[in-house]
Amino acid sequence: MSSYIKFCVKRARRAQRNLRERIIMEDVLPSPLKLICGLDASYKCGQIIATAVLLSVDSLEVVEWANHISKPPIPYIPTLLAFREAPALMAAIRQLSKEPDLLVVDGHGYAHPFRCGIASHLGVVLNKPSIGVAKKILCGTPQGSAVRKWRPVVDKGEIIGAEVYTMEGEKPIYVSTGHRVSLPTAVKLVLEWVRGHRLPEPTRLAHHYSRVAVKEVKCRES
DNA sequence: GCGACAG
DNA sequence: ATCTTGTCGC
Repeated sequence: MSSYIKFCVKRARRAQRNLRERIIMEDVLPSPLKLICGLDASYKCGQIIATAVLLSVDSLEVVEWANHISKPPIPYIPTLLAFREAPALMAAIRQLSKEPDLLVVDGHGYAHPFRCGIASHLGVVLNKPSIGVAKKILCGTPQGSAVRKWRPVVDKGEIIGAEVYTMEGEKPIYVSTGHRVSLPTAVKLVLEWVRGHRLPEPTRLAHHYSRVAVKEVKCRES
């Protein structure tokens, strides 16, 4: 009853090509930003726990959060993460009582082999400014040495994202445009949202609440 | 053909 | 991402 049509990689690729054409790489976002939304997902017993956390930009404090538990529609396939997690994340966002100005997604945006990672996917589908924050590179190579805590990641001669050193003594993170946010702005904002941890607050807190929710989930037999 | 591969 | 005990380090 959960899925009415079989997942088709070719169709998914076609969808990614279409979404990719709609990505806006320039800054088209509210100023000032008031509410931002951190997004992350965890898994337990074959279920996905999608978490959306609303933060006030001024204080970086949690305004509210929501979880949505469901069965993942497809297995994890590198480069097709959005088709596994985006539906659940959108359901979690819908449960929020206020609308965020911008999404901070756990995963890449433009820094994707086909330039359409989950952050861009969500941003375009929801027509919402978005930024991708990943812990590992999916494609591309960091170039040069870091200036002001970051250096570009280049793929096929194109700057697709940034390697960002958010904390001394810790591994860098990877930031890219999702939708309606330029790369320099994305990096600037992410650095503003770091509070003593490797991950910026929206992503870190989304991961935290998702982990809390995971512990509540009880596995069943059969 | 082979290896790599966000979460 | 998850499965997993103790363990090394800030």
